[in-house]
Amino acid sequence: MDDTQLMKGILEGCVLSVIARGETYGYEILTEMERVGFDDLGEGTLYPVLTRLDKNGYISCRKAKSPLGPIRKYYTITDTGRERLEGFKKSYSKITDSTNKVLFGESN
Amino acid sequence: MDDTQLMKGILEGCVLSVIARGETYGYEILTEMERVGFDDLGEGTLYPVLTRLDKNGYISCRKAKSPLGPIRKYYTITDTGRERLEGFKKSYSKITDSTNKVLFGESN
DNA sequence: CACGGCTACTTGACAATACAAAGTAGCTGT
DNA sequence: ACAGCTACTTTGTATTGTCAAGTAGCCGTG
Repeated sequence: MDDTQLMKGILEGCVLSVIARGETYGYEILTEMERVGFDDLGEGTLYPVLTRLDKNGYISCRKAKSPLGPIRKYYTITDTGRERLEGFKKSYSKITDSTNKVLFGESN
Repeated sequence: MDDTQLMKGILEGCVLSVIARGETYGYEILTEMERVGFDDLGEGTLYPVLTRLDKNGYISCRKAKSPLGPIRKYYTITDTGRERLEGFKKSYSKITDSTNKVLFGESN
């Protein structure tokens, strides 16, 4: 069941939403994403998303040592990021509303 | 609000779902998609989807004259297409479940 | 009868992005 | 010393939506 295309764009919003709950780092986000159902999310998929979010100014970064392994990069959401997240939620809701109509019947 | 990435993969499932309701053609699908909320769906976006669905064996094609304009290409869903649609619905539901958790809170 | 407007499909170039695979590297316990 | 976990990076690839422009048949109006 490799509907990888369905992940496009969704990932960015989800990751941003996780970071919005409080400062966190890549590996932790990865486990959180897995917990809610994004099972086979690889590191090579997540980390580029973080880089992009940072580059776009939606999150800011701070490095700190880990007690368990190599250096962690902690991310915090920015004001621009919060705006972006709100916009994303709107777009997402609109599209899923339309999609649900088409896939599962009218209901409006 | 150009979250074009969110359309990836969704479009294929939606178009397939519309065709599953009965034989139809491109331009009609376009207006139907607009009706349910996919506003700015261009022709250059839809028609390649149809070509791909056809090439993958999910739909079959038949040409017929139009009383209003140039030749129409009527599409019907195939058995393979129905299987694909079911698989798509499952993938879609799973991903949106996870996404809703992350975006709008737990509820599990 | 030319022309705008609608129907209807095609094509080419382009930009995003998820993913797999491989690599680097620190820490812990055996 | 080595396996296994944590943690981040990089390169390459395929898929797909979108824009823009083009082709073409049909209709009604001036």
